[in-house]
Amino acid sequence: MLSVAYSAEAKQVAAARLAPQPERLEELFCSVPRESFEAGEGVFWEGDQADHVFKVSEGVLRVFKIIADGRRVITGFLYAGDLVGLSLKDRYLYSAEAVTPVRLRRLARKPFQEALEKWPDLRPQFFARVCDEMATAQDQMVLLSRKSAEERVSTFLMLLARRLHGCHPIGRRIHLPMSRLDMADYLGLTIETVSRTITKLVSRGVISPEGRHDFAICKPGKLLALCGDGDSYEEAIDREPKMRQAIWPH
Amino acid sequence: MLSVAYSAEAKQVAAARLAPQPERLEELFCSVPRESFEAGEGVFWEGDQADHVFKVSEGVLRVFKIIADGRRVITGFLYAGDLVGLSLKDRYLYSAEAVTPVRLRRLARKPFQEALEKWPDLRPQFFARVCDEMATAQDQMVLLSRKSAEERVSTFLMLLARRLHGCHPIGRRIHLPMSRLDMADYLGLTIETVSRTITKLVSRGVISPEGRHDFAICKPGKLLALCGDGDSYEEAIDREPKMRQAIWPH
DNA sequence: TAAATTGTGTAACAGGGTGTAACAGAGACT
DNA sequence: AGTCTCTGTTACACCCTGTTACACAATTTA
Repeated sequence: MLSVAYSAEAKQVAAARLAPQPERLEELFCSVPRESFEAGEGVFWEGDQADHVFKVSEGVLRVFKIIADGRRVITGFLYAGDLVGLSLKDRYLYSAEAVTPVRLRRLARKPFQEALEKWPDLRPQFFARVCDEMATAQDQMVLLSRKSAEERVSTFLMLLARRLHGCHPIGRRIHLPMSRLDMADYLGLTIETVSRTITKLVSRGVISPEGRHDFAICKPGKLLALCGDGDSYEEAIDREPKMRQAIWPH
Repeated sequence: MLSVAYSAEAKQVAAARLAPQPERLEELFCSVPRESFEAGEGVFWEGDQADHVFKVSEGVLRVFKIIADGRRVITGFLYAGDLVGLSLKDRYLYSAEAVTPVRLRRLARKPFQEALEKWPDLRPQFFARVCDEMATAQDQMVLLSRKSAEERVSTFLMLLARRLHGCHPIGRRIHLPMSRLDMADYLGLTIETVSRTITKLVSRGVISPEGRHDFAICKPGKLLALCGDGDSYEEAIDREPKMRQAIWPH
């Protein structure tokens, strides 16, 4: 069994080396067969030797950390096209599990790094991915640090709406593949609060349920305003005064 | 004035190019003169064109984001030796201000990137820095998402204790250069809660105040336990039951 | 020196979110 | 169809944290 794994890896390295120069980072993963994971199955665990990077080709993944008394924090959900395991030292920083049935391609760290050495054009792409991850993490810190339950849920819905429909003309329908518990652990809330908040949004006519995991966005503008990001200043001042007074650094 | 800036930049580029191969990333900054900032002064702002990377050589910096109604989130404090502005696209993700009087060296993005291209040995160092930043961000997400006020403050104190005294034999004295408001905006709390929590830690004899910005750690073990990280499982089970039941993923 | 300003500590109160529980709905299985 | 299991919803009391208010200390200004 060991030898099989070994030769498979050697083959991967060879394939990555011999392949013509790829234009896009994703192409590195093309030569590798896809693996399948059932919903709930683990892909790797925090603290594992970080031997591989992954590309999700189908389904949704959750990455999370757990502290000793069982509290869980989901640091992100990953969709088709996303790369996993980029920013790490020798051990994974978090665990990864399939939310839905998942298909992904796995590439050993070594050929991945060699490819980056060999083809400089890939490096900016790689760096951009890592930076996106960082930007996302910081937005999440803002959400967890200073947003109310309603703002958190709204932000989450808006995020999915944008992700599913390529940004601009925000998609009117969203699908939530994950459970309420997953949402709660991502948003730093409890399932009950998530549930209550969704109910509130529904009763206000901002969204409308179409089954448990699907919603239609009835009032995208209202939902955007509820996110608390306040892209425009006008948006911010004519909202009802919230629980916290403005604190400007001086 | 423009021409002066121009020639200074050109000089920088030349210096970086001509310098002998540096062994360490920090050495790239040696050729640049140091700039000084007063306490409270801004270094750059979120959304600015990200033209430079910085190395702190003295003092403490805070990096933060602000959402439109004035809520502020401090995403990190940076000390001497830290690099700022590494993980970014073309615009800064956050603002940076001096907490104390600060001296830092500024390097234009272009020569920095060229150095990374030219000397491959620097790339792993650079990547390690970015990954550290990412790891720190994720720990912060855990703190903001699932930790109580007491755990947050304890974690913060422990962080500073480790930072000041190179990790292992945890320093017995810590200095907090930032205001309570800074701490609050970093920990996702209010100044009153920070104040209350510190008072509680003092009254329990875990720490003892030595002026407003200095503390002695009287019971490092206790403080570590209060962090809620539970490095050991034993540590976790014999703590008094906390407000939240264990939630294990299944 | 006194007054104003800034930062911090303390206390009382209130509110948003949580913990617990019971209930409802949607499959899965016999 | 009926039962079981799992997930999600709703209700209510409670509690941690936020809000508000005031007092105090350190520093700056007049």
